[in-house]
Amino acid sequence: MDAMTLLKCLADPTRLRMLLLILDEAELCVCELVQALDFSQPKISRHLALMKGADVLSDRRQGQWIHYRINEQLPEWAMNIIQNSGLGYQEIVSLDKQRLAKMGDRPERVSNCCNDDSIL
Amino acid sequence: MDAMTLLKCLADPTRLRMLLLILDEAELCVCELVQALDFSQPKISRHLALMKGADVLSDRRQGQWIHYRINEQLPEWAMNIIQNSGLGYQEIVSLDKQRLAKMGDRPERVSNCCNDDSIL
DNA sequence: AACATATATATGATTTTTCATATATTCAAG
DNA sequence: CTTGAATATATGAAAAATCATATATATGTT
Repeated sequence: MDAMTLLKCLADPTRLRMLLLILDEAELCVCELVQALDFSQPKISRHLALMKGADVLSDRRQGQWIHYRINEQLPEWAMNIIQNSGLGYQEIVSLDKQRLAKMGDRPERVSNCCNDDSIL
Repeated sequence: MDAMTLLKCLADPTRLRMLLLILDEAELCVCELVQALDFSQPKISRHLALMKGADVLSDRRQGQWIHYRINEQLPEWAMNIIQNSGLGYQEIVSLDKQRLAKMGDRPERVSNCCNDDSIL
């Protein structure tokens, strides 16, 4: 990944908002982002695809949901750019989080490895 | 200045190149950038105007030349983003510097305050 | 006049968005 | 166990918006 690729991801208000919210929440699925940002599902989906294609995000499927997170292998310079870009947007992130909090029936999150939802 | 404004400046290869070269050289005028990057004068000029409008660059006139530099008052987060963005482009900057070095008759640079060019 | 730089306009290219539809998963009913 | 409905996500195609560049011209300095 080179800086230009990351910069192009960040230089769009929708994508920056999505990325900062995902960073804050560790992991979000498409429908949660749709709710939090109040944008159409295809719009969210396309921006996610773009950032995944740029290796800025990774995803994992859990049942019907697909959860996106920051690619754990981003180089340090990339994380630095993302974090410095986010410094001025705490207010916006917190509004998005409020809207997300209002969402009923958020998908139950089950960690990949240890199957927390086993009944025993 | 907010991060989105800076990111939009950086997320274009021509502008990033210009900015990194200016950062490296401290100050450059339009004709030097034209020579170093080998682009048309209006193209360079337009990108400079955009970055100046975004407060990423400042300029000063000295005779017929107008010298551009990084705005000295950029906040720290902005300098961090610029520096981290530049890490992967040393090679490109050095090629631009080579082309710049070939330029004959570079404008004499006179500091703003002390009038070095006085004859006495 | 000549030189350095800026700006206006038009145009081509790229990006973003929308709409409609497709794919995948879950769950309930038969 | 299959069928069909509901939900989540992705994508093809087209429309809309934005951006970058070129050409021509203007401004300002020496």
